[in-house]
Amino acid sequence: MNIGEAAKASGISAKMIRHYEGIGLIEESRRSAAGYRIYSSSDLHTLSFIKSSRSLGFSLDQIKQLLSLWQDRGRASSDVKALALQHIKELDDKIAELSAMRNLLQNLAAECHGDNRAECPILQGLEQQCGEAKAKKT
Amino acid sequence: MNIGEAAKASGISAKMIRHYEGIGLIEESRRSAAGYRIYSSSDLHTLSFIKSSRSLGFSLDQIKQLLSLWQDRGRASSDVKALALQHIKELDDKIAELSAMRNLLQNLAAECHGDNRAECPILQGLEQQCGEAKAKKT
DNA sequence: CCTTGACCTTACCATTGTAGTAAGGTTGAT
DNA sequence: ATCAACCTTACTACAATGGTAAGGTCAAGG
Repeated sequence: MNIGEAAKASGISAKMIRHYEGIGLIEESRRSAAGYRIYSSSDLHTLSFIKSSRSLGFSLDQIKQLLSLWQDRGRASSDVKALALQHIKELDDKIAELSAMRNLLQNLAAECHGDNRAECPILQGLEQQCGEAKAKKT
Repeated sequence: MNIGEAAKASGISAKMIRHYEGIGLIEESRRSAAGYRIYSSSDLHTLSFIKSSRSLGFSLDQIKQLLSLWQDRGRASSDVKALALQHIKELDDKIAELSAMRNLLQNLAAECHGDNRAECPILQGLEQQCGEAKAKKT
């Protein structure tokens, strides 16, 4: 299976498959005589795992850890769960941050007539100290 | 006022102030004889506006538009409101996307014992087609 | 006058994940 | 032989921010 087929089957672009190989997320694949990458169904399985993990928002770094747990038959599920819970917390934090922005902005927007006049509570809000929606860094 | 003071007063790092100048978000500032950037209180006002806008999650591109509306005394508040509503929608979309991830992941995590055993519903979930949490691009 | 420390300058590189491009080699079919 | 569709590597870019390096400037104190 060439990289194009593997891309189509896994949902990860050929571009990205090469990139993942380059950064060491996946092993270097076998090559044909001409230098084409060749993928087995086991490789495809790994790519799909990565695809699913990305869909849940895990970073490539986290996926690297997930992959090694996945391939370690002696793993403890607690290690996997810890990773998952950490990511859930990241998601929650991000959601909270975005929600705070959204609510502040919607409050401003609700007061804005949205007509031809120049007077605009949104701009007035930005002009003042609406820096309360500060993003906290993890 | 030198860039360091302007940075402290506005909450935007000196680094970023220079960058904003470089990309044309703000005008080039006056310079002292030695080449130091000099900021007026009006410049500071602009920087604070930018800071507030960033805190609400607007992109630099959107902020460029907001700035020009802000400085245009003949603006229509409807233009500002349109920008705001568009951003609210972006935030809502992102929040929905992250929430979907979070919920899927939490469902998996809830089924995981998190003990010494290798069996792990989280990994099993990733192994299968949990690609339903696909991120939609705007 | 000279040093020291705190500030400023420009010009790079890194990050994260993905996409695009260019310039070229391979394969399979006509 | 040629053509399209594939593959290869190696750059470049994005968005927003942080870091580093190598050097100029300024004010205070000796």
